[in-house]
Amino acid sequence: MRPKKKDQLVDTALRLFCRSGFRATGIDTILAEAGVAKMTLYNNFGSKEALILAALEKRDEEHIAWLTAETEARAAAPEDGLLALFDALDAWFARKDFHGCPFLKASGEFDDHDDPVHRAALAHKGQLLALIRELTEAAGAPDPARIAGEIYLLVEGATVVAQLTGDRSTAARAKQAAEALLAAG
Amino acid sequence: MRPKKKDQLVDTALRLFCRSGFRATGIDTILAEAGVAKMTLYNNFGSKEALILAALEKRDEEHIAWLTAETEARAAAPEDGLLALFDALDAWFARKDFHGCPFLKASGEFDDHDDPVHRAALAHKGQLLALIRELTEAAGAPDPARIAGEIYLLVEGATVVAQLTGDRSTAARAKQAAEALLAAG
DNA sequence: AATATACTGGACAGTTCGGTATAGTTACGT
DNA sequence: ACGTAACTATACCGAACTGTCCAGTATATT
Repeated sequence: MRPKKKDQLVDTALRLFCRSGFRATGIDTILAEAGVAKMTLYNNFGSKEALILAALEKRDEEHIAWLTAETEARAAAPEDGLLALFDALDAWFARKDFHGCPFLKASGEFDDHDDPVHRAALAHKGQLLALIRELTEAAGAPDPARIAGEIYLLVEGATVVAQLTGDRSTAARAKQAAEALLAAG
Repeated sequence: MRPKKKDQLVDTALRLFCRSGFRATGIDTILAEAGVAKMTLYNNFGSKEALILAALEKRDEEHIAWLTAETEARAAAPEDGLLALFDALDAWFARKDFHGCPFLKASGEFDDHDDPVHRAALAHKGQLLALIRELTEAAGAPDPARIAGEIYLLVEGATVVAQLTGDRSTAARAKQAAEALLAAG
C-alpha cells in the first residue's frame, strides 16, 4: 500500500472514530472522506476491526509522545513535570476536536476484556500509567508507585469529566487535587 | 401499557445496553429477551432513543438510591460517609454484572452535547456530584465545594479504571486518595 | 516501452438495522 | 359475559452495514 493512502485512511478513520464512535462510523463514510477505494482498505487491513486497531495504535504512539513533549515543555524543572502534566491535559481538553479519550470510548464500546480493541485500550493506558509513574518519581514522591496510581485515577477522571461536561476548569481542578496528593505524600 | 411489560422491557433494555452498549444492542435482541412484541415497544415508547432514555432514567433513580443506601449502611457515623462511599463503589465494581457506568458509556456513544442521551448522562452525574457534595459537607471538610469536586474526579476515574482493567483494588486506591485529599483540606 | 503493483469506482451479496402495517388473540374492567 | 384496550405474530419497508468481485487506470521500476 502506498504510505500516503495508508495515512489518509488511518488518519481519517481515527478522526471519525473519535468524533462519532467506532460502531457508529461506517466504512463507507471513512472511505468517502479519505478518498480511498473500498478494496484498498480490505486488501491492506482485511477488516474494519483491523483498521480500528491500526488507528488506535497510531493514536497510542502519537498521543503519548505529544503528552510527554507538552509536559516537558511546560515544566520548569524535572520535578515539576507531574503537575505540568495537568497543564498539558488542559491544552488537550481545550482543543476544538477534543471528543474524549478514544481508548476510553473504545473500552466502553468493546466491553469484553478479551476483545482485541479492549486490549489495545488497556495497553495504551499502561503506557499512560508508566508516564505518570516516571513523572511521579521525578517529582521525588516518597511512595511513587502508590502516588502515581492515585494521580492516574485523577487523570482518567478529569478526562472523562472534561468530555462529559465540557467544563474548561476540569484540568485545573484535577491539578490542585494532584498537588494535595503529592504534598500529603 | 401494562406495567409488568413496561418493566420487562426497560429492565431488559438496560441490562443489554450495559453489557453490550447502546448502538450495538439491537431492538430485536431486547424484544426477544424481554418476551415483548415489537409493536408494544413502538406503541409505548415510539423510538429506540425513547427506550434508551427511559432505561437511563430508571437507572438514574435506582443507582443513586442504591449508592446512597449502601454508603449509609457502611458509615459508622455521618462524617464517615464520604469514605464509605468508596466501599459502596467497591461493592458495585465487584458485581458480576458490572460493565462500567452506563452513563459514561452513553456519553461516549452519544458525544454531541445537545443529544438527549448525553444530557441524561449529564443530569445523572449532577445527581452524583450532589451526593458527594452532601457527604463532603457531612465529613466536615473546610471547603466542601472544592473538595467534593476533587473527590468526584476520583470517583469517575475509579469507575472508568475499574471497568477498563477489572482491577479489584481500584476502589481502595481511590479511597486512600480521597482520605489524603480530605485530610489535606 | 514493458511489466508488476497499487488503486479506483461501482455493482453486488448478504445481513442487520430501526420502524411500520395488519390481522388476530389475550387479559381486564364493568 | 362481554366489550375494549393491550398485546402478539408475522410480514414487510427502506436504509445502512461489512465485505466481495471485477474491469479498468495510475504509478513506479527496470
